[in-house]
Amino acid sequence: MLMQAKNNHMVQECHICEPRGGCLGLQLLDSEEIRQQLCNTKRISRKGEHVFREGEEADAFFVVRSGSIKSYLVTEDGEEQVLGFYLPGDVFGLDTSEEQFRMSSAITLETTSLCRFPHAYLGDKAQGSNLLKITAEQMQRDHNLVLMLARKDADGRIASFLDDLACRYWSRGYSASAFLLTMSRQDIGCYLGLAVETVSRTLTRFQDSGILQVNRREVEILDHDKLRKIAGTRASGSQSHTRTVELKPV
Amino acid sequence: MLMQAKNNHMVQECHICEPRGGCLGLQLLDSEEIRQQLCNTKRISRKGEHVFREGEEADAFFVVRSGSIKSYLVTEDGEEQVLGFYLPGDVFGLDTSEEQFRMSSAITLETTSLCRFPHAYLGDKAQGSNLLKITAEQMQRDHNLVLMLARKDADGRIASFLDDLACRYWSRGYSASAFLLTMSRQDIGCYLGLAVETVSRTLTRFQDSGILQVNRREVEILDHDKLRKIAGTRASGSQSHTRTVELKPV
DNA sequence: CGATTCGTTGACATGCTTCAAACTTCGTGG
DNA sequence: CCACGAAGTTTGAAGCATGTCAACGAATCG
Repeated sequence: MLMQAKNNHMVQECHICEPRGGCLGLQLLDSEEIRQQLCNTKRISRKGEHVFREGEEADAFFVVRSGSIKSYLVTEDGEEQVLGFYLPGDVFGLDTSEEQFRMSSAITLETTSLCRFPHAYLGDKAQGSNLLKITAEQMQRDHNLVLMLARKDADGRIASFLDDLACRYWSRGYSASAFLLTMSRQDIGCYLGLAVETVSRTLTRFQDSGILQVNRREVEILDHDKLRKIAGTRASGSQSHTRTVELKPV
Repeated sequence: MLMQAKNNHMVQECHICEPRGGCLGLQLLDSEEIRQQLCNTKRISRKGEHVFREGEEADAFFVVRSGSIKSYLVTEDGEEQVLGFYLPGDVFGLDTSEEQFRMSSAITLETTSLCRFPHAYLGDKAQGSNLLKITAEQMQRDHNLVLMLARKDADGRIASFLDDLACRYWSRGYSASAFLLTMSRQDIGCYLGLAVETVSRTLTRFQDSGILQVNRREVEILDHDKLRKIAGTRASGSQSHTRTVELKPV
């Protein structure tokens, strides 16, 4: 809250985008004047508040400064499918329909601070390759999720999930071996296509194997190598139902 | 536009992009000269040829004129995961990494004719919203796939898959009730996260139920309503493991 | 301090994978 | 043109991973 005293130039104070090659605000927004606009549209939300909902008009995307976000959509049956979790430094809200409507909903998992990038303020060059690069991250994430859901068993999914979280925390300067799960078991299950009970059981089993220590939402990874090994393993023991790729000469 | 007069070029002969509001070449490419380039880079490939491979440099994206394409990636285990199938009128090849490398491979499922859009030839406005709109389609597809994999059982996945194909053929002027599966059972399994045997069995069962008629790769849908009903059904009978969404007041 | 949500654990049911084998189609070379 | 093998498809039997149901304990909240 003390930071707000100097918020006339808050953009410079934020280092969350450093792994992206510097503040996105400076990269994407046109003028100094507009960059200050960015500061003014910074949002702080408490746990459980929606940033946007599926179907709403999309006039901006966001960067997580602190906290975490759950992205999800609702099926015809009125149930939710979690599409991903966003940690500090992540960009979200770029998945919109052709008509600029939200294709998913986003909700805070804890007290969360966001940077808001209104489409209207984006500079010309922002419309181009820079933005496409960010959508590339989203597509990469989607591919990974598809891969997990289609090819991995419960153990592999949970292990991949934890490994992914660890890597992302690590890349942002946090500990890769000990962190907090900001989402519920339910959320994890909805994300990985598993029942809550399976999530719980798998975590317990991992703990019994000495791979990690888990207490409610606190996780400490003890054997990252083993975790990675499980994460990389495909669904079945022997040859899977899927095709082993033959590399044809070009 | 004045291109209607110039009949000697391929661009105006192609009507595949009509549901998209007219030829993408006319929409995205800068000058008449470049549009002719587009014609020159039209490709025809026989079955089983790669359009591009994961990791290659990406300098263009494509539109399917005729034929069909399978998009896939290879896991650490050296096996493939199918990400989608592209039919005439579909755009593919937009999913590239930040550094403009291919995030997936694309291979023809039959003799296929493509329209090639080199990034270098794209006009300024093409870099902006137009292109983002097309990536939106891709994200929508990814979301649907995630939904299928995480929430639907074998019946639901196969039914959704067939319904999706039918709709896409329909929207392009082909029959929605009778069409050819250009991909193998293996491909379908790799796409839906199912074993080949499950795909085969499910199709047979659907046939026995009078929902459709299937003979090798020829499919005729007899009861589209029932198919849709199965497609929309979630994995389990009673309440699923996933959360039923409660609509909080905004 | 109840009420509610969340997390854990056990017993059981089942849908899908796996394994095995036969059949069909297709391509290729004799 | 036929013979032959490779690949694709179908069907059956059996095992197992995961979902389902149920109950309990722990944490959170008003």
